[in-house]
Amino acid sequence: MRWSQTFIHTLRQDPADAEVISHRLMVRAGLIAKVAAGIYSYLPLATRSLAKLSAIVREEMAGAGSAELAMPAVQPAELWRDSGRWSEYGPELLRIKDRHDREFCFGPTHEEVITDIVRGTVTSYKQLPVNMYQIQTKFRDEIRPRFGLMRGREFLMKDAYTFHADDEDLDLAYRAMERAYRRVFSRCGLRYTQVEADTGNIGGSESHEFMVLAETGEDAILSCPKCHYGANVEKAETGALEPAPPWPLDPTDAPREVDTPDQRTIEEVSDFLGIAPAHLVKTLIFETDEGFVAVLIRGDLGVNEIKLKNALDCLHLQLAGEQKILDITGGPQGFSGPVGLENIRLLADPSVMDLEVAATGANKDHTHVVGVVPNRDFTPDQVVDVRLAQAGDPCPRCEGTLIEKRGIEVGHVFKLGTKYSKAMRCTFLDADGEEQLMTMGCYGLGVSRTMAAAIEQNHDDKGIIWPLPVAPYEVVLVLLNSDKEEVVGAAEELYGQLVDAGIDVLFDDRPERPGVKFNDMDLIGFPVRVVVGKRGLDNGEVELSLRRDGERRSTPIKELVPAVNAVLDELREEIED
RNA sequence: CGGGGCGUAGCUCAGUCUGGUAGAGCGCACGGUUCGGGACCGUGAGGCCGGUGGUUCAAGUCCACUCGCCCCGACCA
Repeated sequence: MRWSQTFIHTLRQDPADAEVISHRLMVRAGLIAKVAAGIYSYLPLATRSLAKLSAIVREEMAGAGSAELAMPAVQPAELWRDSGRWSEYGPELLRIKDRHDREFCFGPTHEEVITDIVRGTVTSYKQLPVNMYQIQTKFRDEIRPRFGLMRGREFLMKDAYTFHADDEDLDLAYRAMERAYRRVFSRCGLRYTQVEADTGNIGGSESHEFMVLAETGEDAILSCPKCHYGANVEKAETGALEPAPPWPLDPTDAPREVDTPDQRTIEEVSDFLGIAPAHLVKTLIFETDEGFVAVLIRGDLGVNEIKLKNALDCLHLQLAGEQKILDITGGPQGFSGPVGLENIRLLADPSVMDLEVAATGANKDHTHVVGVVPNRDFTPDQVVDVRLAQAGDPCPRCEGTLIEKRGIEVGHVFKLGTKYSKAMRCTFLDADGEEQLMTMGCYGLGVSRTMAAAIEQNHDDKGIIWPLPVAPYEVVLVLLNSDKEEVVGAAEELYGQLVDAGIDVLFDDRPERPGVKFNDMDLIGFPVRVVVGKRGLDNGEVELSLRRDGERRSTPIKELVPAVNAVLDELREEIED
C-alpha cells in the first residue's frame, strides 16, 4: 500500500480531550477518530491492526474447537425478557424501538440469541457439545466511557459460547478456551496475567480474567510472587489474618460506654482509647435493593463491595447517607455499632467474630462502647467473608505475601452453568431419555481494547512501538528525497520487490521533508523501517532499522528483501519464546 | 447520577473578570529559498465565539435555560 493512496493523517499536538497514552497516541497517529463519547471510527491503520488481531483470535478459536458464526447486533426484547435480563441489565442496555413500537436492544452480549439458536436445534446429547464464537461490534451504554478504546461504549469483541451435557465436558471446553486466550495474548507479544475473577452480573461458577499489565489499568490485581496465585481484588482471598493484639484495657462483664468527643475515624478513636485499630468493630450501613444492612468488619480492614453484593444476593448497593444512618442507628456517622442495633440486618465478617474483646460506636453522639464481646453483646444474622484483600496480606495458597499490580481486562471466561439454559429452557435428552438442562460457558475477548492495551504497554515518548503481530504494517519503506529522480526510481523498484516478496509493507511516497517522515514513522510505530535516501544510494545501500531500538543497519540495496525477511524472522522468533 | 472543568478557525489555545472592529501558533493554498530528524520568507483562504432566549445603544464577554465534551466516583471486554 502507498501512503498517498490510503488515509493517514497525524497530529502534531495531543488532542485536548484525551488523557491516557493509548488514547492520545491513537488519535495523534491517525488510528481513530471520535464520533461521540465512547464511540469511535477505526481509520485504515486501526482497521488493519484489528484485522490482524482478529485473525490471531480466529486461529486460536479454531484451535479450541470453536466455529465462527455471526449473530445480529439488534436483538428483540422478548428474548431478554425470557432470560430475565430485560429488567436485570439496567440502563447499560441500549433499548430501541422500531417503527411499529416494538422493543429491541443493541446487543451488549449474546447469551440470549445463541441460547435461542441452540434450544431450537439441539435436542440430543449426541449433538453436544456446541462451541461457537463471533467477532462483532457490541454496544454497552457505560455510565462513564473513557480512555478512548479502553472503555468505549461501542467496541469490538470476540464472544464465544459453549453448551454441554455435563460439568466435566464444560470444564474441558473451559480449559481449552483458557489455553487459547493465553496463546492469543502471547502471540500478540503482550505481557499479561491470568487471574481468578468475580462472575459479576453475568453469573456462573468459575471465572478467570486475562489482564494486560499496565500502570493505567483500571483493575487492581493481587498476586503471590511465590506460588503464582493471582486474583482480581474483587475476588481475591487471603491467608489467615494476623490476630488482633491482646486487649489492653480492663476486662468487663458488660459493654461500658465511654465519651469520645469528636473522635470519628478509626485512627482517632483507637488513639484516643489507647487500643489498636484491630480492636475496633467498624460498622458500615449499606443501602441495597433489598433494604438496609449493617456490615461489621475489623477496624483495620476494608469491605469488598463485590463480595458483599454476592453475600446479600443483590444487584446494587451503596453506603447509606448521613441522614439515613442517623435514622437507623440513632447516632451520627462515625459512632455506629452493633450493640443494641435493631431493625436492621446485621452481617459480620469472620474477622469481627474472632475478636475476644472489642470497641465499637455507641449509636450516640460522641460516645463509643468498650469491652464488647461478639456473640455475647451482639449476634449477627449472618457471618460471611466480605473482607477486601490488599497488598501485604498473606497468600491464601502458600506462605507468600500478596503484591498489587494494575491490569487492563482484555479477556474474561466464565462457567455459566445452567443460568441461561434454565431461564430459557434449553434442554436435551440424555442417554436415558431424561430431559436435562445444558450447562454453558461464555468467553469474551475485547479485540479493540486489546489493541489499545498493546499501545498502552508498548510506547515511548515518540509514539507507538507496535508488537509485530498487530502492527498495521510490519514494514514501512520511506522515500527520503522525493525531488531526486534516481531516489524515487530506486524506492519504487524496492517497493515492487517487497510487495512481490509478500512482505507487509507501507510505502511512504509523500513528497515530505525527512524530519516530517521520521517523526511520523516514530509516532505510528511500524516495527521495521527501510529508508531510501540519496546518501545511502550513492553507496548502493539502504538503511534498515527497528522502531524498538532505532539501531541502523546499512544494507546493500540488492539484498534488501532477504535482509527484511531476516529481521522479521528475528522479531517473530522473539514472540514465539 | 453526584462532584469538578471545558465548548472561540481543521488542531492546540489566548481574548470572558472590567461589554465597544475576532486573535496567535500549528495545519491548509499559492510563490520563492530549502531538503537525512516536525525548515525559512512572503502572500492568502478559513469563524453563526456549541445552541436558544434575555439584559443592553452595543454581547465571544453579563443572566437564564439547553446541548455536547473531558476529569474524579458506582459498571465492564
